[in-house]
Amino acid sequence: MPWEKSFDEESALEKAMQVFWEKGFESASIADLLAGMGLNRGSLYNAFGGKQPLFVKALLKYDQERQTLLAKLEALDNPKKAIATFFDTIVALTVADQDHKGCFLINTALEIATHDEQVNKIVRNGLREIEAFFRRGIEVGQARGDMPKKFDPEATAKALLALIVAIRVLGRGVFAEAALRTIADEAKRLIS
Amino acid sequence: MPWEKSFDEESALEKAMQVFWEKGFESASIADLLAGMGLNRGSLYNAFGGKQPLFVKALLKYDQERQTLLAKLEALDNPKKAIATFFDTIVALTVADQDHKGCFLINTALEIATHDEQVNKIVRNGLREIEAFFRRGIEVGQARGDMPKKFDPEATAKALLALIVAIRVLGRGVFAEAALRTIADEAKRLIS
DNA sequence: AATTATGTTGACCGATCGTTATAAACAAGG
DNA sequence: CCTTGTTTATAACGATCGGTCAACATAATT
Repeated sequence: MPWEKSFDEESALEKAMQVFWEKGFESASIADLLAGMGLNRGSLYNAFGGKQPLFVKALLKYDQERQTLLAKLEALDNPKKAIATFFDTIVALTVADQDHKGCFLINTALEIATHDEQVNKIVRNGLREIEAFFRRGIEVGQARGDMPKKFDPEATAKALLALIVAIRVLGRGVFAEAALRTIADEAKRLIS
Repeated sequence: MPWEKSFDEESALEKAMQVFWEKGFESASIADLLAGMGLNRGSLYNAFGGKQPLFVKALLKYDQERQTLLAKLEALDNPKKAIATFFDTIVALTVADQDHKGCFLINTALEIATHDEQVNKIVRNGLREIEAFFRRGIEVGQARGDMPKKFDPEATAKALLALIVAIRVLGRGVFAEAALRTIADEAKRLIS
């Protein structure tokens, strides 16, 4: 094996993720990706195999970041605060996102997850892990007396996931900051 | 003016709506639309003006059906039951929808509403009217004593809209029937 | 220095995109 | 019958799509 690549594969993937995130799978053309990633056709196909494999890698990278965020929150060892912070973070991210890209996972769920089993699996797994994060938090919170035991962890976790999904969807041009905060507050009310 | 059209414009629009609903704006090709609507190129451009105008008409038609459903529920004059029935209906529709088309309005919100102001307006208005339906129901329900007055109509209406949106999104391949019903039950719990 | 293996480059492919144009078939009013 | 306005059917438009490929450049190996 003669030598190394001339471009940084990881940062190129990062750029590709941004393009797919902003435009979606269908609307992101190879030309868009090449421009965003700063490389030419051959290199893209050589390094990533094509549009679909590149998309999967980009989606996995995004999911990795999701995983990192959740792990960091869970390490707080204060479930109620961790869940509240998660909602605040999502609202802040959504509001700061000037071009209304929303959540890459959720966007993908609606665009092509229906038609591609591999992609569907990644999306479903990611959302299920968010739900599991909520459920574990509620169970621990209830056990420690931080949260009332009058509600069911399973059902409440699903409701919280639903609210997160909705914040991400409605944040894309339907609701403004105040309304998104209202939903987040309702989420906190659910576990109080 | 010699004579009438040879095809039923309304039923053709209905078919177009189905195609756009199932495939989305970008992925629905003119060929798909022609096949679905049962007419040829010239007629489509003559009668509807092109792909984008046709999409807007189809979206408006869908929104009309949304409007009709809400009006029918509101005519029940039993807000709590109307809201519960709305959630049950949405869950039933979502579960019965074998090809996971979801809600045309919400799908559109994520696909092109960001880039087209006219479409964005239709989507935003439709969702706002659902929220208003919830708010009016809660206000009337609280006034009549059907619902406790401990929660804020404005905030709760937004939360209910969020749950509806999430049911429609998660119903597209992420959650199965049981989980969707759980979310609907949480919605009912919000107004109990 | 020659060879070999890999990455880069940009032209090129057939297919499909949305749209327009053209010409024939057709049915009403004059 | 002839005009008029519409529907059909088909061809063709330029643009863009994702993907391929042969020529070239480069660096390690021989």
